[in-house]
Amino acid sequence: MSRPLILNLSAVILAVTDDQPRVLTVYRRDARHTGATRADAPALPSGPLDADTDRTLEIALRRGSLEQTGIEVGYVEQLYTFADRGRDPRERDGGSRLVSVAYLALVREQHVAAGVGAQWQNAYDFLPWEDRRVPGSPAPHIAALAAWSAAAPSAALRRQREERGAISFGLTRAGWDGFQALERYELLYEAGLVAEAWRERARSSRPRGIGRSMALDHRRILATALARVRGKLKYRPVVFELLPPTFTLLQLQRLVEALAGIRLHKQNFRRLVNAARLVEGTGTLQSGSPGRPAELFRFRREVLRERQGPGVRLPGAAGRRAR
Amino acid sequence: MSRPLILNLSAVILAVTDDQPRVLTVYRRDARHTGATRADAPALPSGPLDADTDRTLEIALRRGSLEQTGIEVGYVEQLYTFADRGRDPRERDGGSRLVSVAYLALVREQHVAAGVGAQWQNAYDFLPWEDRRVPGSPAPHIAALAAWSAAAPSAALRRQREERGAISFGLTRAGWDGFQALERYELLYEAGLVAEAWRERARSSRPRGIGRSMALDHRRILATALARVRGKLKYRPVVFELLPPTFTLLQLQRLVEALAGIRLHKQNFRRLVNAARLVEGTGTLQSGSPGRPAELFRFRREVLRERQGPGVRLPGAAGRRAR
DNA sequence: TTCAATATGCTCAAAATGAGTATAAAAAGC
DNA sequence: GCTTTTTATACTCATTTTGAGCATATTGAA
Repeated sequence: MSRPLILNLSAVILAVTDDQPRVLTVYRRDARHTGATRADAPALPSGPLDADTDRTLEIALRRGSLEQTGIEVGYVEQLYTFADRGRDPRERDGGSRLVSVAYLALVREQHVAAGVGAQWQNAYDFLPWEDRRVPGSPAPHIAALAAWSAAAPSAALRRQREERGAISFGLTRAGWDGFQALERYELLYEAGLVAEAWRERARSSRPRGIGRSMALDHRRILATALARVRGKLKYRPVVFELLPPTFTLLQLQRLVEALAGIRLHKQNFRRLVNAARLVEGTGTLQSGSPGRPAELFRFRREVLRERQGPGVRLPGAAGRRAR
Repeated sequence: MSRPLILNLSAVILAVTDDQPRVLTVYRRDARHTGATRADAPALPSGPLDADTDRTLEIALRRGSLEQTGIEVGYVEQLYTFADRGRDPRERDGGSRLVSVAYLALVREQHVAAGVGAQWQNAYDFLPWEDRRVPGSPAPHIAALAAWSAAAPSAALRRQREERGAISFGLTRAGWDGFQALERYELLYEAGLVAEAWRERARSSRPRGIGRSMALDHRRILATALARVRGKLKYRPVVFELLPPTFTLLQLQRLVEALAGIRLHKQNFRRLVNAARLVEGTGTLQSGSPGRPAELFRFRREVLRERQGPGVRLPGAAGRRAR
């Protein structure tokens, strides 16, 4: 164990604004000095564990997030620990091995304190293939993936690539599964269709790549976070961490749609949410919007006593065929 | 960042034998020297990351598991990273901070190579309250938890403790949720009902504690692993990692019951498993057992193309009321 | 031959789901 | 003031899935 370790905490801080999932990013202060990453690739806020003062990782994460972005995160959950060799290009120069414990944090929409250098970005700018809310969208990555499969050196490998592509991108009878966001990113990475895959290879032949890049392997971490929220949505009432205390059912639906990346059947959505007794009406109506005013609802905390894995079901989402 | 870090990999290696989930344990070689833990508390196999040679954490884990137990693990999945201060009593003497990345591994029943010092233990010896397959079992921990709630210093806190206890131990209308294994362990820990909670406190007043102890916080890690398998069971075909290539439906059911810790309705279980097209008959029958011989089945890998989140549903498990 | 034990097929009511249709209540356009 | 547009909300209905149980089939052992 000669080579030293550095333990980092990285945060995927999510909010949803204007029906778009947003992720809070910073620009790495050290990018210029190393020249290893493009100077303008957005990064997730990350900070070291202070082994002397931070009693838990979560405390270190909250401290780091506040320091770097000025935001006090509420709901927080550990995601995954990333430690593959070569995550940080600086490692190769005999530097220390970088281990990052990634966390997912959910916050209500708010403005970042000016001057801190943190910015909200649309999460789907980085993972555009994950947003399937617009039905007519073309799918260039599907064609590119098919080409990659076809270029496989052996027939067996070709078959395997096709299989993986078909399953993770929902081209089979099983349909699209929002939960598989990480598998999709990793497949695109292997296929050389995201720019990060070309960092280690020849610069000249570098293709454009699908979606915006992030620093290091932060896009992979973002994909992990997206998969986690989407999964958790279904059996834990986490959406309410992203909403104000009262909200309309349409607001709730749009929020779920933004995270899940799909459209839902409106009437059935409200039926499910009501039947699960997840929310209760406040009696007051929302005004100022076009159309019939909607009732404001609030989260029913008691649902935790009453239901097994209370979460938001996705009516109309199952078995949806690929376009 | 003066204090050095040690990064450990810990493995929860699970198998199921004779309808009992088993976990592979070792006896810590260093326990005698420090005197900090009871010399005979079983521990999870753990080993350091070799930052020079281990390309990934998973590789380090496979290497460490093989070295310490002689077992080559198959299915492997990262669980959680534990890094709270004070996990290892030796930390207090100015030692280094211990960070453990825990993995879950599933293996088919097999015998440990003799002499390596590893042993299979019944997982429910450590977490006896998690096994609800026997209907008539008394529940001493429920009474003890109630006493702890009653002893709360304030009324608000008492209410809160009662609420937590009721929800995690399935005393509410929501019923028992196998997935909440970690919450239950943590509640018992806070209530001082597991022996580990008394390590830091006065030795004299130490109560017996429910269930067998493990070294350090390994029981918490085990609870995390149990919760994870139980959750994953439902949407990924992980059970088949624990079964031989062909098996009877009853074998499959007993295995699921062992992991889930509950009994299932037999006819409905086979209906679900069949309807989900998770398995296919081989045509051959099992012989030698009492009763009508059962057909042998095999896992249908193609199910991954056909179904969203293919896993084993738990018929008859929902809303089961507390005894 | 009978019994105990297991496997497997089948029924039936209740609940949940998918895909709508229908109606209500507001603001905006004219 | 009336119509149009827009959103909210109620209700329907066929289909599927679930919970619970009964009935029958096949084996080895008493």
